[in-house]
Amino acid sequence: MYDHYSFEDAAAYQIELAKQLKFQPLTKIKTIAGADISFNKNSTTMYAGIVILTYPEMVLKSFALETYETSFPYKAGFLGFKEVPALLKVWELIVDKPDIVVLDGNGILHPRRMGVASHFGILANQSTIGCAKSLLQGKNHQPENVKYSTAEIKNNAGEMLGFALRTKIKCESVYVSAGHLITQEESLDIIKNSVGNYRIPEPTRVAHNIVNDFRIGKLKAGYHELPPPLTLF
DNA sequence: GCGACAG
DNA sequence: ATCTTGTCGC
Repeated sequence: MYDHYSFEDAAAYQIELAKQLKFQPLTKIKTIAGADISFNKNSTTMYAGIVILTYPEMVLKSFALETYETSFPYKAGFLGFKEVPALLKVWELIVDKPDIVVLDGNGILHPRRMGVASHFGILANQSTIGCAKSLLQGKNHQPENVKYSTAEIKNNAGEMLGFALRTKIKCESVYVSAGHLITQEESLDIIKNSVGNYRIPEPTRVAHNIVNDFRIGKLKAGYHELPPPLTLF
């Protein structure tokens, strides 16, 4: 889909997509998804997966897996061109779309406000949040060493583009930013509510696990629904 | 020119 | 991102 784009074309396209971004409140969230990609080094086959969990319980409800071929290389600032096509393909398999999708990467915390989460959000017309494991842009001021403490991330122009969030004591923060159809504050609140006992919030943590199992053959392509948890009384 | 640089 | 064993700290 983007294999013939030069980085120059890609940057111009990102600037156009960014004009379509909308930031508005999202309410009544009942399901949250995590999306991720896995691949073998030097291979053009991408193993894409999206998991859907209940919110805020974080109980796995369903997931979809699919492969996609792409030769677009990884380059800081252009992650969306490598991952979004594969994610859009697996997105089609999902029967009950989630209220919000969390991507492994940035939203507007990006040089052209078009990180992978914003990119996917625009093309899928879906609310998204970016949650990255390391910083791409901005000054890195780590919040205090207390779970859930935060620090704003601003660029050189002084624009508040996201938050560093301490999800686990003594671990580096994760970096949260709005993707599309969500506000910055709500993005941070939702990610806080999605944290379990690990540094990586449940949506992307579970997504990372299943795409890896998919890549090594332990799981197969398609849409999978899990048996509903039994309830007493 | 130099350094930084999501996954 | 993936490749990899042991190992340091709580």
